[in-house]
Amino acid sequence: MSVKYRHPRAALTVDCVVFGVDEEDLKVLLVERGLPPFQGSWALPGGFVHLDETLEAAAARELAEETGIKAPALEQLHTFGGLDRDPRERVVTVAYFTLVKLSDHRVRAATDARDARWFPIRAPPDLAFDHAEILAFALERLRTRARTRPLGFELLPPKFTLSQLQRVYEKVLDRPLDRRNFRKKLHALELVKPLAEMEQGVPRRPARLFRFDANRYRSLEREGFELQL
Amino acid sequence: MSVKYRHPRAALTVDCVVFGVDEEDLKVLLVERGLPPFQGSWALPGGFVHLDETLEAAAARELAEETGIKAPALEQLHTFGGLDRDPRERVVTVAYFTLVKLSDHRVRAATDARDARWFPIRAPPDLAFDHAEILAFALERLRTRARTRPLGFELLPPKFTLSQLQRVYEKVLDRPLDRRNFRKKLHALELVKPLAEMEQGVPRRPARLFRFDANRYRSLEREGFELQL
DNA sequence: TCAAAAGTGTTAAAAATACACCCATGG
DNA sequence: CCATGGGTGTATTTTTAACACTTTTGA
Repeated sequence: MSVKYRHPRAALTVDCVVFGVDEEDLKVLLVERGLPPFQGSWALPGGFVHLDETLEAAAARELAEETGIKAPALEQLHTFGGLDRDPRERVVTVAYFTLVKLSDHRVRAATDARDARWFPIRAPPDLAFDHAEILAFALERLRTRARTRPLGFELLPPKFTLSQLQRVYEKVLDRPLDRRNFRKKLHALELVKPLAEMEQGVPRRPARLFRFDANRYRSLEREGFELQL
Repeated sequence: MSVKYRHPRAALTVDCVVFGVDEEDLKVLLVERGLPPFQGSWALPGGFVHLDETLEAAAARELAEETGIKAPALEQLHTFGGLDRDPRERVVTVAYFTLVKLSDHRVRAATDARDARWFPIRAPPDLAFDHAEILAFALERLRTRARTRPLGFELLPPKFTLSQLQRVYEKVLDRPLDRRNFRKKLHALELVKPLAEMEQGVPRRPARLFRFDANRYRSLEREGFELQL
């Protein structure tokens, strides 16, 4: 017995909120739409879910297709099902979000995206559909997540200085942190390990390099730790 | 220009995880399926989303239809989109959850539910589809939520004693709390207000009755408070 | 008078915060 | 020798946790 197509169905899409951090800003990745509706507007990368792929796979595929980014670990954010989100018809979208090293990713637009670019979170362009609402939701979640999981894994190169890590947190939380207390708390978690290596060729005292301890991370994850900054 | 029906589409459903607390236990509301698949199995109340209703409205409608409960404030939990969730075809479900006063709600089964009953969270029956996974997800969220929002609003009558409130938290968090510290923290939030009234006809010293201060709740909500028990 | 839960403060430990000076390097 | 950010510890305050006895009622 099948219930297929007894009624018209909502379309199902996925959208991705991809955050990155560089020296200046917390940024979000957007694409310029090449097709109607909202042709020429900026929007979150995303598209229709295929019948034979999971939601997460769909999000990863669309992100790769439209921006060239192979994202690790997309995390589900929320599902948006307002009646008039899309002027064409009823479309329900499952939003995902992730963090990437901005420097790693030369974005390149493709398929139905005319362009793909990073925008500072402080000054995003007008967005298509209800994507401004989705972005706001994601930003709030990102800030909560900063307390629940380490951010640097995704956002920094394998070897980094504590100041770089602190800057990441300051960009995300949008407030300054005390250097000594930041280090104290970080070391208490034993989440980062000092390397023998130092920074090279900087016009000041070179900083020690650290790396994340992935094992320690996993065991902290199990316990459900909290990093109160 | 329309893209309607160019491709087969996944079906979209909603499912509701409804928690209640009574003197003995934290409980969850389940329905016995009257139709295949999983006919005769217990499952979360839920069903197909109509084209002209929001996801939340669909969840509220299905819950009312199948169990007779008019739930306040359903909160979106997560969207489950595994490929083989439903043996018939691809079905994506948006899960919601809420809390209700168990005593208020005489459940009555209807439409395609053969029966509707409360089950203690410690001993749920085998569940249809991937509903065991959804329930586990909801339970974890409930416990997180206990720290972020007051629970008693939904779970207790308008006038209640502090011991009743403490029992709710103990059931939800599944651990004992210190009575004096519990009261201290609660009063610090100024979330409950003492009434002139006392309990009546109990075979022991009668307890003072309290009520929630809804205004205070709203202002705490804005600030983003945390109730660490 | 007994049983059962209500009510109530203090102390000790832990965690969070505020804060200032010397150091190493490249230019 | 200067400018720049790197590195480090302590004192104070705040928060959390542990803990026991007296009271009121109905039976």
